[in-house]
This record gives sequence, structure tokens and C-alpha cells, in this order.
Amino acid sequence: MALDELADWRKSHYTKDITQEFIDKEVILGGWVRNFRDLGGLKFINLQDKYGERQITLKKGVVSDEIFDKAKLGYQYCIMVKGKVKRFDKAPGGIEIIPSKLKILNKTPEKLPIDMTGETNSELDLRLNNRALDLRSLRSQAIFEIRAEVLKSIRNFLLERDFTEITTPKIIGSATEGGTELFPIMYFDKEAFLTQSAQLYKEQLSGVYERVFEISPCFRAEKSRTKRHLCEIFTLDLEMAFADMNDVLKILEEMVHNVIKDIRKNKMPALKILKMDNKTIVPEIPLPRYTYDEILDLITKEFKINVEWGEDISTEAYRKLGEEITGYYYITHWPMLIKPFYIQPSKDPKYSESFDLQMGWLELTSGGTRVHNKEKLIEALEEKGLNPISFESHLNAFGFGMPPHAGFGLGIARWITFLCGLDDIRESVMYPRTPDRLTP
RNA sequence: GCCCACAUAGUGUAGCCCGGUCUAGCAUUCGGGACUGUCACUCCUGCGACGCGGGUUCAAAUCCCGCUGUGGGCGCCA
Repeated sequence: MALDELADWRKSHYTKDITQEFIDKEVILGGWVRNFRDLGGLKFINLQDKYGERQITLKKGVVSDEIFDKAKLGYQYCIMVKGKVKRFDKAPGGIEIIPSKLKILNKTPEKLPIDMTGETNSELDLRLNNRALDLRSLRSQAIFEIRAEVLKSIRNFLLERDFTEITTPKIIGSATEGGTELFPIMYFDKEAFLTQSAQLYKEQLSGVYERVFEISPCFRAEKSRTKRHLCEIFTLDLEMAFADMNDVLKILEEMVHNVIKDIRKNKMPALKILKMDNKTIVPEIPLPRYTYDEILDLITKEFKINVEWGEDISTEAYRKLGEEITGYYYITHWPMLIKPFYIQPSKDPKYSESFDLQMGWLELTSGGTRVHNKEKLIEALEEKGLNPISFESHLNAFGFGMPPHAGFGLGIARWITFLCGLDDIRESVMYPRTPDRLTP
């Protein structure tokens, strides 16, 4: 059977728009077949679009024979329907569409590569191989609706508080910031790298726009094969001038509080689909604060896990911590030894004005007060064994009245993973990049 | 990078330990049929699989080796 042309048909509404006020009105809906049931003289189509679904009902004798016979549909066929909105109490939402015309715009193979019925759970790797299809599933729709709400809520929250959204280069010339491995690329005839963070640029811009944030990708060339690491990550980077760590702690916990409040207010159906409506709850603020020393005490004395002072906390210890402290909490004042050069040391220089925001066993955010004095920054670079010459252009910005500033970086995907109760970070990214996956 | 595990129809699984009874079971998808209020419709019926290569054995989905793929843990992680 030949497919139909779009021709002059245009969608009049999305499924979510069709409310009781539309009764007896004609609408044109378009989308995909989520479910099709043939009862003989009666057929039901669940048409889904980007927002939800509506039931299309075809009763023999009520709709034309032509359209009734045409309605032989498979999962995820792309269709458009012109029809009248009718009230019917037994229909989902009390509303159904009685079609006068049906267009089949595209078909699918008889057997789809992943389960779209909700009957079985296809493996994540298989789902990712067929991601454009998988993203239409109820579950994926819910995850990305929540992600969209998170991003919207973050932007609203920050813009209302005089933050300026910035964009900084993702292609950089030197790989000297330290820490993680970078992806080298060719920039015409020069070697260049994909950026590991917006750190240096956002600091510079805090000396211009005072309060700045950026939501953008960063790249980590680490062959980390875990359920919480990606090679291309999306981070919220925030920096505030005329502020220190305490101001950042406050604004971050307010933001977390607000975002979850917005999700519960606007995305409750999505939370319910993910069975997180009782788990993703608004945390009380201020969030609990522990110092690194207090956490270390707990780990070594209560959990009997050996972590030396000045070491990072092992995965094993974090997992145990997550069992003990289930919600969001801060760990502050990390040893200067394991923090990057731009972090401000505390009064006792063994410690630093730094913090992590944890959710259970997962690290969500790192941040702190930054060094804003050029001479001290040069000293700090040298102490970390880095060459100030290669930071010349960055240091340059610190010569023109750089204000005291503080900030943080937050892993968006990790947060989505936690908010949606997912098992694997890959599920919270539309097209995740891992050491083993470069397509789709 | 290191260690461990797993691989059965389109999808998800049972069988493997203890070789023969497996002509490989089940659910769903898919094909055919019945059905005018379903919503995971129901019922009848049919098609469809042991990752690849080698070995042991009278006999291999089952035991052994290699390869490939996947999963998990650790490490790395501004």
C-alpha cells in the first residue's frame, strides 16, 4: 500500500491540547502509533506525539468503511488523523477522537529492534543503538521531559538572580589545566584540544558580568567504564564575583530545592511513570554540611574503611556513605593536596575553601572559593607543578582588577540520573558518548 | 588500564551445574482466523533462536580453548 503525502495537512494541536473544551470540534493530530487494538468491528489507536497520547476510536458504521479498512497499523507507524473530539467516559481522559480521515505517512518493520510495548525491557545498549526509536518510549519521554524541566528551572532561577548566561570556547589551545586527559584535535595545522571545563573562562567572565553561568558540553578522554561516567558531559558551570564559598553553597542549595519543586509541580506524570513520585522529593534547606575531616572520621571509625587523610574518598567508601546519608549533603574543606590550583586555601593551608555536593553515594557538584590574586595564583600553579607561562593568557585577565569570586560545576546528566532514579547515566543523555560508543 | 561474569527467535527469558528425554519451553512481537468499548483487549492457530571458529565425545545449547560482543566491579576522573 502506498504511503500518504503530507500535502496541505498541518497539525492543529498536540495531544495535550485536546481538553473537554474541544468536544465536537474538528482537530488534526499527528504522531506515532503507540498501541493498536482490533476488536473486530471496533478499533482503537493510541496516537502519541511529543507530549502524550490520545485514543482514536474507529467503530464500524460510525466511521467510513474506507477509513475503517485502512486502519491496519503497526507499532510506531507515523500517522495523521483528522477527526472530531468526542466525550466518552470510558476512554482515557474521558475524550476520544472519531476520525474522518487517516493518513499513513510512514511505516515500520514488522519486528522492531527494541520493545516498544512496555512488555519487556530491552537492554540499554540495544536501545542506544536504536535511540531515535527508543526515545519515543514512555520511559524515555518521561526522562527527557524531566531533563527539559531541570534546564528550564535552572535558567529561570539564575536569570531571576542577575546571572548572565555565557558561552565559552570548547576548542582550546593548550592542555595544561591538569587532571583529566583531553581529546587532541587538529585545528588547521595546529594541535588543539576539546575543553575539559569552562573553568578558566567563567572565572575571567565573573570579572566582567559578576554573576555568570553556562550550560554546555565538556570532554573527558578517560576510559572510564562505569555507570556514572561519560566522555562527553553536560555541565552547569556557575561563577559569582564578590562572593565566597558560603554564598555559593547557599545559592546552589536554593537552586536544587527550586528545581525539584518545579519538577514536582510541572512534571508529576513523568515522575510517576518513572516511579519516582515518592522518592524525588524537595529537600529541606539548608542541606546538611559535613567537613572532609568529619566524613573521614565516619569512614574510618564507623565503616572501618581505610582512607588516609589527604586521599580522595574511594568508591567503596562513597557507596557506604550513600547508605548512611541518603539525600543531598555537602562535604566541605577538602585537603588542598587534592584540589586544583585555582581553589583558595583555607586559613589553615592544609585545607581548602572547597566543597562537593553529594546525593547519596554520587558526587553531583564540585566548587569553592577561587584564588583571585594574580601573584598567589602563580604561586599555586607552581606548587601544583604547572608552568605559569602556559597560563599566560589566563593570568593576564587577573591583572585588571579581578574581583574575589567563587563557583561550582554541576554534572547535569548525573543529576538527571538521580532525579529519575536511573541505573545508568547513559539513559539520561540522548546520544551518550562513552569509550566504546561513538554512534549514533 | 586491571579483574570477573555472561552470550538461546525481533524483544525479554527457561534449559547449561549433572551431555542423550531439546523435534529447545514460556511471554510478547509478527502472519492467518474470530470478536462493536478496548486501554498490556481476549480467544484459536501458525512462523521464528542455541554469537563465530576450533576441540573432546557414539552424542554438545550443555564440557574445553580461541575470537567477537555485551554486562559488572575497581582504577583513572578540572
